Amino acid sequence: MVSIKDIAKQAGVSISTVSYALNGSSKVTSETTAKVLAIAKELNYMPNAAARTLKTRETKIVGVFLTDFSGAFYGDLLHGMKEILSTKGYDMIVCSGKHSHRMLPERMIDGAIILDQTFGSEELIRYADRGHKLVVLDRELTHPNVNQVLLDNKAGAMLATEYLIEQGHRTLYAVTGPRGSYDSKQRLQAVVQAVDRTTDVTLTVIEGDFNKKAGERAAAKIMADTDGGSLSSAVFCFNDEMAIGMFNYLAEHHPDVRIGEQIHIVGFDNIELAAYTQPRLTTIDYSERKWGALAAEQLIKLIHGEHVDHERVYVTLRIGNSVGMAAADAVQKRLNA
Amino acid sequence: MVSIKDIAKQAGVSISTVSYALNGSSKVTSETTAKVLAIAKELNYMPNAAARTLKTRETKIVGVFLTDFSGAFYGDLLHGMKEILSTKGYDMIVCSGKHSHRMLPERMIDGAIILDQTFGSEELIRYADRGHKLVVLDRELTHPNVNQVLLDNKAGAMLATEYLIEQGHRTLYAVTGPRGSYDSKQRLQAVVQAVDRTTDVTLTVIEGDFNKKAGERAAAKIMADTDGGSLSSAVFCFNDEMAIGMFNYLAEHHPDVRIGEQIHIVGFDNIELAAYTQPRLTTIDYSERKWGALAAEQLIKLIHGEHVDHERVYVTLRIGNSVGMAAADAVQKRLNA
DNA sequence: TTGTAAGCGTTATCAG
DNA sequence: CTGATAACGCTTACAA
Repeated sequence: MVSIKDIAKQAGVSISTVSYALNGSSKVTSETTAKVLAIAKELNYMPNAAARTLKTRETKIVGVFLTDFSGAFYGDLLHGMKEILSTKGYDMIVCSGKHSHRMLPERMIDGAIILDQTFGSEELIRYADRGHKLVVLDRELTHPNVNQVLLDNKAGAMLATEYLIEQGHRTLYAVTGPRGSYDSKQRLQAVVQAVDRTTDVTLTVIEGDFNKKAGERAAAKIMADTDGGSLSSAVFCFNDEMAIGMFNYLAEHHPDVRIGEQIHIVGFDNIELAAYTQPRLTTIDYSERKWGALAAEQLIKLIHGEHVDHERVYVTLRIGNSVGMAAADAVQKRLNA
Repeated sequence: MVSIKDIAKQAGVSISTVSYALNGSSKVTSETTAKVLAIAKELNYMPNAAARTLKTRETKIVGVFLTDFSGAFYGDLLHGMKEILSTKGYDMIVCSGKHSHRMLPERMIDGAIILDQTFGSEELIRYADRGHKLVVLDRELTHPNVNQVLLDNKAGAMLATEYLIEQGHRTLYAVTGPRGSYDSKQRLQAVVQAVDRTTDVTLTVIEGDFNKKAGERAAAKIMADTDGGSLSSAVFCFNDEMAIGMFNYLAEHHPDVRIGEQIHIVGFDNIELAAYTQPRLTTIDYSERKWGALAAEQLIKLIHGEHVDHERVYVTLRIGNSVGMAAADAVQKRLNA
């Protein structure tokens, strides 16, 4: 391996001069710098990250941790992050799996963005206590070294639930995420709150896990409850993936039940697939890209020692065709016409 | 930062004893080891990756480089890799963007899997010459430090083209990937070969770029060519994304043209979305997971200095409903019935 | 079984 | 402006 020592020897200068020259310091004449640079190139010199990091105690890399790489791999989210990070001179690596957590305490990264159930909150607090900078996207965590950039789950769930109620639905189902999910808890809380404001609405909560299969299971249960769809129902799936599972199940096992007529479905996330369902899924939309960009900005500020307040990502209702008016209301409307 | 020095002081032993103890060497009594471990835990000791790497010259991390993070395309691929790597004691990081290339020459990773157009082949060869271990998934590259794990593009394109011809189509279109793409070149070559075997087939090549937009543009061009779909045509899009762009364009601008009747479409990749198109897209299928697993295995062998031969990932034709028989053949069949 | 010491490739502090 | 030199935290001969 060719090191600055080799360059120094070749150039007939000391290693410190080489180091200065390579880092573009003004302490060296432009001639010496030029010579050093030329020799460096000639020798095919490449700096050694480990050595530099050992000395400077920073890597200029931030880590993004995801629960897994499956499904919608958060493309736009990562895009948004990378964009910001690269303008700030940082590189980004994406990691997944409990084993990779070591990157943080072993100081291979200068900070981390967490969207990863496999991190326990106590674990994160330990890291924060050690001085590591974190931005969390999937939980509440109060610590001087941690910043939160969370989805406005409550607003989203409120929008979805109110929309269903406005459309005249009174038999509501909520299909949740996994038990530990912060997002799911928030959403459920808002749903309950919205339902409590209306007297004649009944809400049934079905535990899901954010995967398609859970949507299928929930659909089966609802079909059983509603006499194969002859009693109308309205379902708020806490993410689009489960909503799509529900679509799939219905298409396969109850081809006669029409979504948007006998059963009404709202999702959350507005993933790409949502635009291709038949009928188009009504869902909660937000900009993944902005979310990522915001998280990256906050992390950089934290790393630079600036103070930052927690941030929120706003959401909107994206109306499709998977929700229609409740039967009675539809009749009413026809009569009025 | 607490280092082995601090532990040594606390334990009243030397730093080398600490190092041995931490690494579970049998050169130290179990008592000393126990004491050291206890103190390490008490002091909240964490090894410093940079220091270890500087000394051992390995990081136990491999990098996976992707052109970008868009689409859900690489989920299973990454999964397949991670599975293998973690059983071999390696961590995996996913990188994207020209800037992150430095991870390799600066030795922050022990090897890399490349599926990334932003790497030039000369660049990769330079790295390989320096001794870095690589597995390439998107090009041919012959070098002792490089292994190829490529899709069987020719077989896939052959399957697709032959299928179209078998269905009686004689006016074929091929929508390619970007000019530099190895996969695209391979596929085109096979298409031409298949077409050349049949006398009365006309092939028109439309340059695309693997994105949805290109599919839309190609659809517009084909509609213009075929008098708004009144002349039947069969299209082989070199990936599903473009095929879906084509679906979208037709749905919007030519709702009367029926896919699988007036226009026939085959894709490549069998992405998740392909199962949700109306009608179901006929496409070329392969296991992303196996592809990833294979690539990871090859890389580990390369890192361990074992010899490996290039590998191929096999593909199959996944028949959907986006291709029907050519009009004349369909008439023929009706007559026969 | 444990300690001493060299060295991995940098950066950065001092003198000159 | 340039050169010695001391870290950074760890591994690993070699010595005791």
